[in-house]
Amino acid sequence: MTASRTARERARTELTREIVEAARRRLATEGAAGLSLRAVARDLGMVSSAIYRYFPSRDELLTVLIVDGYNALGTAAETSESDETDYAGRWLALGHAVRDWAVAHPQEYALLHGSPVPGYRAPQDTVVPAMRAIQVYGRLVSEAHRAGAAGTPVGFPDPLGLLAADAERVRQVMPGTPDGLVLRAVGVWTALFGWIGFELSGQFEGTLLERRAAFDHHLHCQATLLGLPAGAT
Amino acid sequence: MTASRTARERARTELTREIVEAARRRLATEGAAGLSLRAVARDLGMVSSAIYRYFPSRDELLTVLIVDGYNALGTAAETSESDETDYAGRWLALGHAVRDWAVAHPQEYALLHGSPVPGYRAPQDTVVPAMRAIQVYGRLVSEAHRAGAAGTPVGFPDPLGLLAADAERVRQVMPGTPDGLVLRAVGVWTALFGWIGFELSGQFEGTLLERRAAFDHHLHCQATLLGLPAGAT
DNA sequence: GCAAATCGAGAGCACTGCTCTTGACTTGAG
DNA sequence: CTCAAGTCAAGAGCAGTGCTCTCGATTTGC
Repeated sequence: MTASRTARERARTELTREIVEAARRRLATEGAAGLSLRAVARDLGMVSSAIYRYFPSRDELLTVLIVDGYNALGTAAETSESDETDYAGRWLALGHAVRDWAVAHPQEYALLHGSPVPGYRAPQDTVVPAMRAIQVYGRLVSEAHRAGAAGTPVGFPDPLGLLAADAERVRQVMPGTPDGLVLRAVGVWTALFGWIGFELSGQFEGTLLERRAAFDHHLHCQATLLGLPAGAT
Repeated sequence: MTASRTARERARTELTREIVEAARRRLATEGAAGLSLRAVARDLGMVSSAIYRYFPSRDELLTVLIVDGYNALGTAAETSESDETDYAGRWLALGHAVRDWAVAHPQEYALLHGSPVPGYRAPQDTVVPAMRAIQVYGRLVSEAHRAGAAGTPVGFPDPLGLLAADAERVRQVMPGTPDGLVLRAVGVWTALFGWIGFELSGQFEGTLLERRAAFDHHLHCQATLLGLPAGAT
């Protein structure tokens, strides 16, 4: 019951939310490195020390932004799914959903998949939201395999037994899939983010101009590694 | 002739080099965000304002580190090549060389392929060194295609004519290759860096433990997209 | 009604990038 | 050799940062 809360409690949750929103606005324009607590405080008309009543440190505020980012990306991934049985289509939709969100929120995306800071250790709060996107992917791969739509193309190297334990751990997000598919799926997943990283860091500037079409082709090519039928593009 | 230079000139080039080396040491431990001009000056026993006699700003010093990083990565890529005609082997060697360098110099790698800072625009000095690694790759793809070793596997989507102009631009680094191979090669290149990014940002922590073997398998799988023969792994 | 908890404001500390001035030194031309 | 011009390190100083502490004012719950 929000009505039973005291005025002070309501004001606190409200101001906490406002701080996060102001921080997110600053993050979008200045980037993570330029996000200043004092600037956020100025935007809200308060003094910098007042922020510390709500967040114990700048890192904690950044962590909240990271969790929000993972959740936003996870929601985008979860709502991307199209026709249940069109596994190639689901892969394309998922890939485009991730890229669309990244292009729309480059600084937040950089916060999630950017350069790691030596001292920074990801708090426990971030791991669950961080899993949402890859779980959508794992479900897709798992279901495609169960439906026989993710056939193993010939000419693929079988992973060494050395990787069996690693594959077993990854299989938690894509149950029932064989080692080869599991490991290929990990590689395809990194290929998705590798492309987005190139695009966001401007490495395609002046070279690849038809970004969406080129990315779509990239998704089609990577889909063949999963054995998903590659449509025309 | 270095002997003809005055003592002041020799001292200047020497101290410039020492500043860069001290900055690189700090970069390795503190990361790019924590690289402080004053700390570098303290390491060298000088006062912070003296640094500005050698580098007009912190960004300029970072740019020198970036150029050095691209050159080191480029050298690693160029010296990786093995048997001329074993194109799959050359691809594996190139991939491992890039990853080995990245793992050995994570902070420098993050400087090259990390989160872009909103305001920062890559100076012209960086573009030529930045091309060295991908030119090794382009030469490999081009020669493999010319030798008939990079056959186009069936079941691949042909890129739309929309991407012809983009492919033409990329073809500058891999002459003589058809549009489909060019675009697939770009995707494979990003897949290489995508994997490294995952590994360096700790996303494989506790999951993929056999890093080198898993990466090797990733390289084998991506090689099939280029039509290179996939050996056993 | 009142003690306790909570809050915003402000001063202050140590740090940062960067600028400016000052005095000592080196250089190259006369 | 002389000496003006150029170059240098050092220090003070400015504006900004994250963060801590204190001090009143307000709100809470007993």
